[in-house]
Amino acid sequence: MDVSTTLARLSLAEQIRDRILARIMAGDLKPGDRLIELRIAAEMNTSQAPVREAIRELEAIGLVESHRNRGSRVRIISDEELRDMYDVRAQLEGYAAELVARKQVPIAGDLRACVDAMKEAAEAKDSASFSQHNSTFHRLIVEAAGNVILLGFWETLNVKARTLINVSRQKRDLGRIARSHEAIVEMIEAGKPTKARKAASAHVLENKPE
Amino acid sequence: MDVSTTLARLSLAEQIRDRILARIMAGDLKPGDRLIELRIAAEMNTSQAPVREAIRELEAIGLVESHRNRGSRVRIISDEELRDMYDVRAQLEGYAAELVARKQVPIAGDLRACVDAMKEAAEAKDSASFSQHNSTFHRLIVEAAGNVILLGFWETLNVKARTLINVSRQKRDLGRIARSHEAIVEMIEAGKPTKARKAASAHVLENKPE
DNA sequence: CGACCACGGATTATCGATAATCGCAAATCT
DNA sequence: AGATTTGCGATTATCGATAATCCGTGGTCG
Repeated sequence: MDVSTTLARLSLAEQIRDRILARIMAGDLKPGDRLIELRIAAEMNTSQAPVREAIRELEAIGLVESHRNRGSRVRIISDEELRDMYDVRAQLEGYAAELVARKQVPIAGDLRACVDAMKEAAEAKDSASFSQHNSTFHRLIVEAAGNVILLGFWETLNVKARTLINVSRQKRDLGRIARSHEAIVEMIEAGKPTKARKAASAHVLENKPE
Repeated sequence: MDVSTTLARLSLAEQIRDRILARIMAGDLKPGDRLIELRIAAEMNTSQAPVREAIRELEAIGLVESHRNRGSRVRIISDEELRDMYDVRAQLEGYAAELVARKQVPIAGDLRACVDAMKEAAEAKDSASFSQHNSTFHRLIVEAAGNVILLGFWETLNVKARTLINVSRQKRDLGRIARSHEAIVEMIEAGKPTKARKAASAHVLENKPE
């Protein structure tokens, strides 16, 4: 049995969703572009139904907007909305860090490993690896907080952010960013909820645009 | 032109979604019950497609869970998850109140009107009216915060909560609850962000189950 | 007796076709 | 001309039918 069979195969609709997502990330589909169901179906050699479903999923996470009987298009995310995302993320991650510090969840080791990997990636200028570990770091905290609702919201924001990041990517000092995670780890390890919250929240806001 | 034409008619899928939602609220559909697409389609004299879409929407807000090729059922929301919802809501509303107080958004008058209406409803033991005004109160704050992402998340939680509330409704002193909103208004009016946050957050947690 | 496998019923996933709706533009009215 | 109506092309929304998948059942084999 080959790997592709072992791994949970995605439904057609999910595959299509990911392909559209990839196109948005690649800048192939720009904000404002229309998503025409039958056209996409033809391009992907399928029928309208799964395409429709894929588009609805993208709509649910806010990357696409549709108007009744008038089709869908890639949402234009305003600068304001992008900033709002950072603000809310700062709240969510701040809360997560607070919980983790309060409950003394033992994840400091894993977090430090992430930070180290980020530092390495920064030196090697491997931005893919960097953002991978960066994302893992934050996910670890939010998962460790043990609140499924929180995790769900955070993931929604994360997908959106990851998708949009290529659009508005800025040149940054990766090494500095890597180090800016350390304060969070320290406060979590020290079991200081309020300070952990502030550190995590501030960290997110550091990267807020504008 | 009659009213039903003037009002934005809902698509079939949306109508079906609302009907299923209503059934869940009414306790007609209980957590764990299967949602069989073709059966529902037959009951509602439509085809499978819009039913499927409706179910997917309910899945997106977390009221329904589906497994690939194995159908959907009304999600069983554990007590833990319900508590998680309150915790996150406390964070979101706390943040909203903080923003409103900081930005000195002039909504104290509207808020007081809501509180008064709640008090009246409490005296009249009109719980429908009470929860209507209660919901409006909270919505006013979250809207006034001016963060669309925050509002979106809050609304998701609100729909879920409203749907579930009938399942686990408790007898409460409506008059006391009405008055417990006053501290929030005062702190907002006084322009004290930190205290407004705490008041709003604590208010939500007061109703947290268990 | 327990592991295995083919078959059937139930249901979902997908398809191809049709109906309904929208925006636009030409045609018509005033 | 300006406003209103009608018709058209494009696209979405819905339908009915088919294909694919899952689960349990009963039979088979070791």
